[in-house]
Amino acid sequence: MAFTQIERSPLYRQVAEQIREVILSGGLAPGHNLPTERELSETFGVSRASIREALRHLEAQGLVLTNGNSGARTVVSEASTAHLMDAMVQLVRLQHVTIEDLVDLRTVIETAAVRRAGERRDPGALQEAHLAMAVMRDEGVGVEEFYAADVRFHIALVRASGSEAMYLVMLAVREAIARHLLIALRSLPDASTVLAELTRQHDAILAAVEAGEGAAAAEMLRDHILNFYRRFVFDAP
Amino acid sequence: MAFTQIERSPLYRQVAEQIREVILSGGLAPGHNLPTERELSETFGVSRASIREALRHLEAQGLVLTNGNSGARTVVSEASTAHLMDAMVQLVRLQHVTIEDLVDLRTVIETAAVRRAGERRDPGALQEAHLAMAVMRDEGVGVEEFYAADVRFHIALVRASGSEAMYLVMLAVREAIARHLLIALRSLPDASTVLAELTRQHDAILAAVEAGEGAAAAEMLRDHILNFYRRFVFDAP
DNA sequence: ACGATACTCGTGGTCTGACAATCAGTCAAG
DNA sequence: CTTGACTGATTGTCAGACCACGAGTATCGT
Repeated sequence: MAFTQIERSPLYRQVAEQIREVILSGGLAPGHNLPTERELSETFGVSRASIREALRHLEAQGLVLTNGNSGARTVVSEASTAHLMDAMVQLVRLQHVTIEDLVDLRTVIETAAVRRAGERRDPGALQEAHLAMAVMRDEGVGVEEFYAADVRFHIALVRASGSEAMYLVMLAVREAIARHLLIALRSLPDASTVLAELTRQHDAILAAVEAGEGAAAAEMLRDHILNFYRRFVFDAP
Repeated sequence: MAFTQIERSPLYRQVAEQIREVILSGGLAPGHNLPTERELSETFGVSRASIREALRHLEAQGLVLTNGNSGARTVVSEASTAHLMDAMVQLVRLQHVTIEDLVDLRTVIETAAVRRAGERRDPGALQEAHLAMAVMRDEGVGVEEFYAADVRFHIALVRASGSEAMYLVMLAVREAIARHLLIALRSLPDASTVLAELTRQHDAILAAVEAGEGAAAAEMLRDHILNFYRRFVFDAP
C-alpha cells in the first residue's frame, strides 16, 4: 500500500516550473537568449501554444522578458524588484494591508536603517541624499517634484544602511504608499510652508547621520514620519 | 522636440492589464467566476489564444486561479501572499540579496513586532505561540518538526503585534531563509542540547511578552537570533 | 416514488497549421 | 563607406479542431 494521489497539472505549468528551476539554479544566465519557442516545443514535446503560455507565466514572474516586438528573442531577465513591488501594491489595493500598517512598517525599517547608516556613513548614498535635498530646498519646486525628491531622499538613507533587503522592502512599501501620499500632498492648503518644514527636518536628519549620531537621527526620523502622517494623511481619507 | 517613444504592447498584455485593473478596482469580487475564455475572446475581439496568454499572466500574479482540471471555470482569486513570498525567494536565489541581509531585516522587524506585542498581548496569537512551544518542548522531536514549530512560534509573535504588513514581510523573509536554516539545523552535531537551549530562550521571550515587558523581550529576541546565526549558519556555508 | 445509470452540453486544456510583423544579418550598388 | 534591398529566423496572432472533465438532466429499473 504505497499508492499516492495522482497530481495532474497542466502542461504549461510543468513547463514553466522546469524552466523556472533552471533559471533560478543559474543554468541560464541573465541576459542570455532562451531557446526559441519552436525549439522548446520540440524539446518538451508539447505544442508551441503551451510553451507560450508557460513563457507568459515566467514573464509575469519577472524571470524572462520579451521585447514586445515580433522578431525579438525571449531573454532571461536580470533579477529585478519590480514584481516584488507589484505584489505588495496588489495586496494593498485588495485591502489586505492597510496604509497605517504600511506606515508602521516603514517607520520600523527606516529608523533601523538610519541607525546603521550613522555607523557606516556611506559617502555614495549620502551624496544621493544631498542631491535630493537640493531639489527640495528650491523655493519654486512643485508638489510632484518635491514628492519625487522626498522618495529619493528616504530611499537614499535606507540604501546608506548597506542592507539590500531593507532597501528592497522600502522600495516596495513606498510604491504601495505612494498614491495616498501624493493625494495628501496635493490637497495641502499651504503647501510651501509645510514643504519647508519637511525640508528642515530632512536637513537635521541628514546632518545627524553624517555626524555618526544614528540614534538621534532615528529619533528625528520617527517623529518626522509619524507627525506628517498623523497631520495630513490619516485624517484626510 | 517632444517626441515620445512609440509603445507597442502585445494584445495579451493589454488584455491582462484591463482585467487586472478591473479586479483590483473591485469590479470582480474574489471567488466569482470570470467570463469564459470564449466570451472574453469575443468581448475583447482577440483570439482565444491571446486571452489564454493573458490569463496565464494573471494567474502568475495570483489574481485568478484555475482548478487545473478541465471543465472548471476560471475564478478570481482571494488576495494571497503566496506570490509575494515567491518574489522574495526568487531574489534570494538569484543572489540579489544575501542571507546576512535577510537575517538583519528579520531581526529588525521581529524585535519591533515583539515590542508591540508586549503592549497588545493578543491572546489568540500568543495561544498559537504556546502550541508551537509544546511541540518544541517534546524531547524526542525531530529537527524538521522543531524547525516547523520554530517558524510557527516566531510568526505567531509577529502576528501578535497586530501589524499585517510586518506579518507579511516576515512570512516572505522566513520562506527565503528557510533553506539555509534547515541545512544548518540538520548538520548540528549535538542537536538535542542546542534545541533545548533554543527552547529555553523561546520560553523566556514569550514570558516577557506576556508580562508586558516588550523591550526586554525584544532584547532577548535579538540575542536569540543573532547568536544562533553567528554560531551555526554563517560559519557553515 | 425513488435511487442509480447514461447522456448531453459547456468548459478549460491542447494541438495544428497558417500568416503577419519584425529583427539581424548579408550583400550588392552608389 | 554608407545606403538600401533581400533573406531567413523569430515572435505575435489567428481560426478551427479535438479531448477530458464536471455538472446537470433525462431515463430506467425497482
